[in-house]
Amino acid sequence: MSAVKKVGRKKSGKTASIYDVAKLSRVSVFTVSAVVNHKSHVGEKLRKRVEAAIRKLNYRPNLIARSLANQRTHTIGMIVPDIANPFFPMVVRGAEDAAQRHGYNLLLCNSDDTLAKEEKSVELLLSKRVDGILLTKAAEDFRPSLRQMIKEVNIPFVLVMRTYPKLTKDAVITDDYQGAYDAVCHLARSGRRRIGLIGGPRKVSNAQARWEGFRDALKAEGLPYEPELDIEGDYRIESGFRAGHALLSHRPDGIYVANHLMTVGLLKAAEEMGLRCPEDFGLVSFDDYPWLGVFRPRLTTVELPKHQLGIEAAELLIRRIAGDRSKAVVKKLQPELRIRESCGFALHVSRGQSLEQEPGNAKSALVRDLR
Amino acid sequence: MSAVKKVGRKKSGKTASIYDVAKLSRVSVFTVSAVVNHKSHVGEKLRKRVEAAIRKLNYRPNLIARSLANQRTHTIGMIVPDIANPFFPMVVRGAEDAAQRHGYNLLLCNSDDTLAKEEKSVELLLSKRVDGILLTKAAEDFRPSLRQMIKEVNIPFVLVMRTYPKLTKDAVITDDYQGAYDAVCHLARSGRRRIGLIGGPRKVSNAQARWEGFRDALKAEGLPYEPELDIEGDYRIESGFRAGHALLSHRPDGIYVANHLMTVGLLKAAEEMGLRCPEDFGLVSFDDYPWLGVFRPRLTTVELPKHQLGIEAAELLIRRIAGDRSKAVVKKLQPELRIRESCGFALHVSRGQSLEQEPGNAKSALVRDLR
DNA sequence: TTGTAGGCGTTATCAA
DNA sequence: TTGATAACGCCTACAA
Repeated sequence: MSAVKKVGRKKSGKTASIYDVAKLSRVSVFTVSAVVNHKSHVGEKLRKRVEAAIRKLNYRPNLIARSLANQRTHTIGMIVPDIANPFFPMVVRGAEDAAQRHGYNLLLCNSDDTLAKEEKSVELLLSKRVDGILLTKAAEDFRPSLRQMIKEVNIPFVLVMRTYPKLTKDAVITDDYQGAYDAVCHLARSGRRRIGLIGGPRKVSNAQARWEGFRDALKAEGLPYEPELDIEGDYRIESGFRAGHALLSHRPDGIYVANHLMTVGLLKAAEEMGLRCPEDFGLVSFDDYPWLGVFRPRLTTVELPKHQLGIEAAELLIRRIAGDRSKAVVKKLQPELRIRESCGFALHVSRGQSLEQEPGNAKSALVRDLR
Repeated sequence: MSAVKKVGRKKSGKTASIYDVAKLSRVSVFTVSAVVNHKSHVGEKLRKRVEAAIRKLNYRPNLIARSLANQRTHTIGMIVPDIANPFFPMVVRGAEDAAQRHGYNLLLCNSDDTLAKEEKSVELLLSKRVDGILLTKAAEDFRPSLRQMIKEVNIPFVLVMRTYPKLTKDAVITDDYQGAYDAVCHLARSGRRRIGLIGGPRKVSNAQARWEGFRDALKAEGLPYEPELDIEGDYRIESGFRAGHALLSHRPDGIYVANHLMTVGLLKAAEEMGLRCPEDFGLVSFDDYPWLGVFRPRLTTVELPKHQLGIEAAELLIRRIAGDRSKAVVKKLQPELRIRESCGFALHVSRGQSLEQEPGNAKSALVRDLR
């Protein structure tokens, strides 16, 4: 009878187990378990005794053992392209906040937008039996055997920022089409006529959506689409820098950049070429950060609700984990155009008539994002 | 005999276990285990059979079960104040890179520099039996029972950015004293005479070190220490903003700010007061970011090797986990002064004689930090 | 209400 | 080399 042996084992230097507590309080492990988990009514007397023993032994349930028994780890995996890309920290933070609130932890992985790393991470997370996965999918498809594994383990995925219907329809994204559309329209309203784009990798859904928003806005504003002003980047600084050189050589008077990192690259290129913003070209970019309000050029941006994005994604995932089998949803959060100076709007209206600028709440906007 | 029952169970919808593989390949679980872990020599024949079964069943070892048996999770916990503070993503990235390389995963927690959240996270991480913890300690001490638990479970901690000898002497930090010293000296060399400080919470080691560097530099440069120019913040934007208002009202001509977020707050305050940098006050701050090179004022900063910090911390931790019992070490990484324009150095020398500016590698510095 | 005896999926110890 | 079986620490029917 193994139980006897177990009860009899020395608690030596190891941390206390449920058996030690049971022994010390002269009850069965069941009773201890019941007390710990507030289940099944345990008599006043025994409960007190057990609680005392727990305190005395400084007992903490071993969650690994519990996970094995329960088939639940209360851990969720999160795979992002790169936590060092300033877009993601706030998303991760949102996810962690929500996870924490619901008693979950976050296992974080970086994929560098690379299929190889992504697949490795997914495999590991599955092997570690996370209860669900938050994923910002890289461009390429999973290999079949991984697809198979994912099917088998049958844990929920929720996509973040980018859709990928082949895996799941559950996703929390931003309305990228609208954001890009607004950005480009604003550039047009600021008097820009030859508007260029530095976009993300066309293969990922949000880059595609931003590109479509760009083109449709051009059309709506009656502006020409010039292929040489349409450049595809990869959301990183370097690509923005190269794209900037290529694009600026054609002297557009307006540029929409699909994320912050590429904007940094573009500005560096502009500087090297002696071009100034907003005097020589208007600029609107995606992603807003608290510090953009204090540096020049003051960037006009399309802010995406990063924190909220993480929260909603995690909460949806947790609902799925809890067994919610309702129809898959794509939750689309609305972006917000933050007009500052890089678009040259002020320049434009002052040449024209009225002057409407920086809508209110400078300080609150500054503080909003970082507690 | 339970084994018989187990072997006999239907593999139904569940994912394949080692028993299923054993059964399918007509060997014992031991043999399967040996094959999976490349241990103990398994005969060619059996190995082939087992491998075939593994492939056929798409078998992946359950790492939870393995962890329970091995008493090792290959997971490390990392607690940072706030991943949304732009300082930490690169540190976390470094840690994740190193962890990944050594077969570890990262469980990420945010403490908001709050003892309550920090303690909760530590407890949870211990219960989840992480193999070690990377910690940027909040100011206050752990409560005794937690101290006790930490002692008992006996897992290694490595401190990141801040020392806290009561817990462990193992730490990977930056030479904050030197960084602050260099910053202030540079301000002085740029002709600033009344230099103020916006520092971090004096109770954490790095804020203290930066403060000492500040004071010693003042002394070395023969500059007066004016108490009203010495303000303590908490590393967040808001505190920099408030400190900025307070500080600037005394019209210092130079300011050293102990981190980037507070610098953002300060600049906002300066703007509200109509003060300009570097014309009205010189500025040097900590933390450098790729985008600081393209916005104005171009910030002169003291860059800390964030990525390296994460790598070294994780590697030290992993060495400890592996059983390295050598003497505790405090690894101190060297900061690097990056001279740009906010200190007014160019202003100063051009009023004077020569002109030595932005030391080389503009582009490489830009790209260095983000791949 | 409380106790007993598997079972969760591995690894590891002994025999064979 | 292989196999049987006891841990690992917890949960939970089923019994008492």
